[in-house]
Amino acid sequence: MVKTKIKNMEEFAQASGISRPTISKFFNDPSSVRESLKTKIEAALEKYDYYPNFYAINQNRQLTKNIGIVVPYVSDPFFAEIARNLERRCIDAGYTPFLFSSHGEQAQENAILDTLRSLKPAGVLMAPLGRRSSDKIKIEKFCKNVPTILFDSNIEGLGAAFIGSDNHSFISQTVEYLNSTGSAPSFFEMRYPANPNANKRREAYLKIMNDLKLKPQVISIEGTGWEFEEIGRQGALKLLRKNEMNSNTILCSNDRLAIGFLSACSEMGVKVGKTKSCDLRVSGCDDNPYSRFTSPPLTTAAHDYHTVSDNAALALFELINNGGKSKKRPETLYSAKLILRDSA
Amino acid sequence: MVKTKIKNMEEFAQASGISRPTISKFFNDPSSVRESLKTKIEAALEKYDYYPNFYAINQNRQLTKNIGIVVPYVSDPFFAEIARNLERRCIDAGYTPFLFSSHGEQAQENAILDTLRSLKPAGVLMAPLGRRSSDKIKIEKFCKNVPTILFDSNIEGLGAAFIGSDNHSFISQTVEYLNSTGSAPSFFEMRYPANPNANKRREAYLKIMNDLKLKPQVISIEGTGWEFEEIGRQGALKLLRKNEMNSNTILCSNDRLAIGFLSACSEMGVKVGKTKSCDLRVSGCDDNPYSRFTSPPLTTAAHDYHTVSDNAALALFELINNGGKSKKRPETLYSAKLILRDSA
DNA sequence: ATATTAAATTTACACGCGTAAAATACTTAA
DNA sequence: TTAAGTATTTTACGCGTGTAAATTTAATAT
Repeated sequence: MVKTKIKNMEEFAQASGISRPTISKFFNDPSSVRESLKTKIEAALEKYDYYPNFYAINQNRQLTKNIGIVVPYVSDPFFAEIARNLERRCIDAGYTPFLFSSHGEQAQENAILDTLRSLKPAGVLMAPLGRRSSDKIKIEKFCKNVPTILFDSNIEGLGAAFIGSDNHSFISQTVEYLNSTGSAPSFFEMRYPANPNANKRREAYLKIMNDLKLKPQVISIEGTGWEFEEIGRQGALKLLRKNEMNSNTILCSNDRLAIGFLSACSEMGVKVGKTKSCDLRVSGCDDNPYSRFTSPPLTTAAHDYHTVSDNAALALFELINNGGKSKKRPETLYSAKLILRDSA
Repeated sequence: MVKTKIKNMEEFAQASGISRPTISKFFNDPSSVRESLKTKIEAALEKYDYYPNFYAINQNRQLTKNIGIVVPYVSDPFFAEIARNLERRCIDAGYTPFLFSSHGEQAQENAILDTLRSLKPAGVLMAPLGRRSSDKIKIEKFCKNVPTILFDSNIEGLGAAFIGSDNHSFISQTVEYLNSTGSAPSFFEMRYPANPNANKRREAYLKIMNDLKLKPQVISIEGTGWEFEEIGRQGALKLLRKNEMNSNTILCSNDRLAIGFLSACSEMGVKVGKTKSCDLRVSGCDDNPYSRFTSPPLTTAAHDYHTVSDNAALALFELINNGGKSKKRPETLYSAKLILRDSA
């Protein structure tokens, strides 16, 4: 059956024998029209080929049904998974998510903010790159105009709320576990990390080690960009060759570095695990989707992806329902769940 | 410095002392106005706080500068990486990419098509789920209205072009290599694969084995959804326990299954590699970003991510420049590059 | 300096829908 | 049946920009 092509809502209204304002109301909220008309409109939609014009709709709506999602790097499995979860929540709540990746670049993040501002979204869920302070001004200004919830990486005072993970708990649980089952870990990180959580994790490591009256060792490796596995691998190769570790236990700042570390160990014939015959214990942070498939499977501190996604989305929906205004700026931090696998 | 807030282009035109149509022309293409005015406008943009309204702009443009990118599942590292590359190309070419993930669901893919139709993009780059034939009708209709290039997974006759990989070359190169360096492989796949390329790969495997006058063995494992690693791991565990393989060499339909397979081997104490002391050789398909970090690193047939992305994007740009019309429907298939690592 | 050409301005309309106000039709309950 | 209340229709305007046509201004060539 070839459906009759319909140009606009006016034509569709005439074809279906219903007034245009009612059709408009229907598209805004199908339950806002009488049941009899609803079925009539739905029947007409089956019959005719009409798609409302996205631009015309949103130009005049005081509040669009679009939600912006911004992640620093879409190819990072952690952010891909978070983005996937957030999109689901938005869709299920009747919003249309628009996913943007900053590609690890400040300029791109700024461009996205401009695009988003222009998109007049009902709200935005944003994981900022959060490196330079000059960006803070841009984001600050953006948050004043658009209801925004920050997640993953906090920027003091910006947005209506922050949902993230308690980096301290990630590190403390892991260090305590490692220390009680063997030697305390050295901390393996990028010297210039792409993600600001890395700094909090280092600080947490130093604090815990100090609390436990243990001597910390921070191993900072070179490398920039978002290819963390390769950076971790190169760093680990160097480290293993020089043999400069104070400990036979390594805590990596994140799982992607750990995956690279494990790869280097495998290459160098270093046996990783917690049994006696092993040379090294390696653990990570994040519970990256790939961490359970490494060899040996990676012991790590897990984000609760679902809880973080759910609550970030819910916080945004609430913010939207309150007209984008909020008194407080709650910061919700979720604790890690230690996932014991075979690597440590 | 607090910039003066500007409501619309009219106000901005007055504030900067330039006529509105010229401002409009500038935003459309900055190089289309005289240098002196260009600098004047740019100076005004610095001074005043004006952002063109996305909806008003696109409502009247005959051709928007938006490009839709649709992938089946954004958390799949292959698609995440392809999406990242495609976004880059679009941005560099002056377009605004809008990335959508079908979340592995046909209903979602259909919803995206509706959203996209409504977004009136200049063009769309789409990797379809491509399972059911009923969807074909929806996509077919969409392609008639929107300039669309298909990639990764072909649907006969749809879209203005198809850019993908030559599944046959992926399999043939690998089988020939494996056969010449050891025993010919058994083929490890999902019984009901989420991605249609899997079927082509099985067919290619059967053909090559036949050509080489070898006895094929297809091992089809259960499991649905997009958690391929876990499906591969479970399937491999069963397989290894039953010990039903005809060969000590395994060719996995894709790297994600292979990663799961390697994980199972590690768990079962099966030593994977090509040296004499190893029990099994395992190889994959795709060169997933994680494949070089497995233990042992995975031998696989690689997509050329950059070439595929570049050419899909270029094909779309050309299509757009030709007014969305094309005579032929070229199908470009790129051959695999065999990546020899330690797993096989 | 004048003619020619290119660019900018003025004016005006269009795009497709949201939305408000007033008038009308329908539904529901007494 | 009637009145009250609710939903729908009619009418009309506004949103912020693209874009076309005619006119004016500026740049370039002669």
